[in-house]
Amino acid sequence: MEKIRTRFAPSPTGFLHIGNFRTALFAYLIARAEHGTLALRIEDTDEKRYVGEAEEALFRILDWSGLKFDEGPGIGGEYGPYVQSQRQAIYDKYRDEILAKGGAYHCFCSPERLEKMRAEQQANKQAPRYDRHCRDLYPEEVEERIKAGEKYVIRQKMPLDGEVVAHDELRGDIKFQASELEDHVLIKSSGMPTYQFAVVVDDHLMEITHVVRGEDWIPSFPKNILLYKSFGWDVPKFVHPPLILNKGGGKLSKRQGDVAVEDYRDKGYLTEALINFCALLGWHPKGDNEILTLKELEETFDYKNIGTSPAVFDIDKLDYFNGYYIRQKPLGELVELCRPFLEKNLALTDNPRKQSKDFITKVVELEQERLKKLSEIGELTRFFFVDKLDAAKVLLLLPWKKLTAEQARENLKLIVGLMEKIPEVNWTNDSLEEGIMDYLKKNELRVGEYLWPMRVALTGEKASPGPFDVAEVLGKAESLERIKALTI
RNA sequence: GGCCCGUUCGUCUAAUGGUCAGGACGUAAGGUUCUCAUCCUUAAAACAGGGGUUCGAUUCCCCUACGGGCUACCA
Repeated sequence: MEKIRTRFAPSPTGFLHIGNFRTALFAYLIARAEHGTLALRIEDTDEKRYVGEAEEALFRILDWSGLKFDEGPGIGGEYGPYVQSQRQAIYDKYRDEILAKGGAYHCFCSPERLEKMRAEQQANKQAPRYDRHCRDLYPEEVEERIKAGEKYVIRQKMPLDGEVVAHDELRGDIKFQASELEDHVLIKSSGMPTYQFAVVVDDHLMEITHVVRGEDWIPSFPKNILLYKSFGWDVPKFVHPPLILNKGGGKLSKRQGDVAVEDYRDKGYLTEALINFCALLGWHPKGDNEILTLKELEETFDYKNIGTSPAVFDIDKLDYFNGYYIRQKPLGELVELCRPFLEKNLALTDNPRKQSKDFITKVVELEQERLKKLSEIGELTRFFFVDKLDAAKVLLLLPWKKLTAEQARENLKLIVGLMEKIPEVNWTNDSLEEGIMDYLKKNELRVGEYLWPMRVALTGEKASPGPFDVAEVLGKAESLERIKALTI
């Protein structure tokens, strides 16, 4: 069987679009599922758009994502260079070849003429399309004008009639009328290739067997096929995953919020969650289990199961996956992941104990099952780090059901008494719970009327981990101090 | 406008020429020694519409509607 080779070919725009990331994931999975090869290729032929640092940023976020490439810039491989701006000599060679084979022609039309042409076409309600003005120039004329220094582009010569059948692995045959196809530009006047030319040449030269790219490329699909044929090359398989839509149903774009993988990383989403979630956007596993790690995906992925209808990006489900993977994280790793989000809290205190790894670990442990995003850890654990709670806020939260603030404060006195009996060395969640719960039950007291004020006194929050957990982490001295502040 | 792609619960999606149309997220209700969260149980929730083909269509075909994409010397 033919060995599968796929590639991910982003252009460095400064950030990694989540849709592109999903495409990369699919390309990765298609290769891995068959023990094939995945290459990374940088498509930087757009001089206007090129941003120097964008490439570095791309490598960084790709690295974060956990997707590993077998070939690419900085990785190596036998099909390099993997950056299109370094392949100019190759494009020059194939430009000459396609010209010689009659699959393309020189076009000397000025941008002004093209613009005027389009305006007229639109005024006449025609489809704006190059009028093939230069398609049939005599070779002598072409040569002369080139010699004279006229600027020109190279355009692809489309058949005038007939049908082009493009086979998509997901959708089957897609038919296009050749007459609908435009003689689009292959080589710009700068000499650099357009995407349409570079992809075909590169995918062929790099021996890509499965071209994976978004559905938005289907309109140019027949042109690509024609180019392969003009060169006399075999056409690889094409897989066009459906687009990812925003909540409103439109294409996911920068304006509607977070489309960059970097944004999700910065908000505290885990790569595991992002990968699992994105894989399920348009693809589904065989069974009912939707929780799948990259490794499991590699084992079960079958691109034939990729759907064809666009998928709406549902942040709630992403959050669910993220919470799930956060809960699964070994505590040590989670602490490191949370650290950047804890900086502000750490700055709230001078207490070295509260800045210790031990303390931070305990704090994170208590919030682990409550976290949906790592970024929430700061707000959620702030009360642990402050030296004094906001007294007014605590007082406001003290009443519980029919219990008044006054009664709550009375109840707290009892709690203080019980807490004081527990020796420092035995100051744990378990012994606190034992000491307090046993007493409350024995005396048939309402648990909530004691635990609610206790927890509020310790945290100043209406939602938080349980009072015994918090007390243990805070330590005997500070716990008593916080509660006594209300009983005086 | 033209060309192309698509249409199953709110969302991601299964299944099938004859099923109570399944799962997940979300939502609602309940349970789990205070809150939140976790976990568990239960519930509501879908085959876009119209024609065919067929004994029978959600499933196959056609049309319509709706949604989306493309329409650059951008990718």
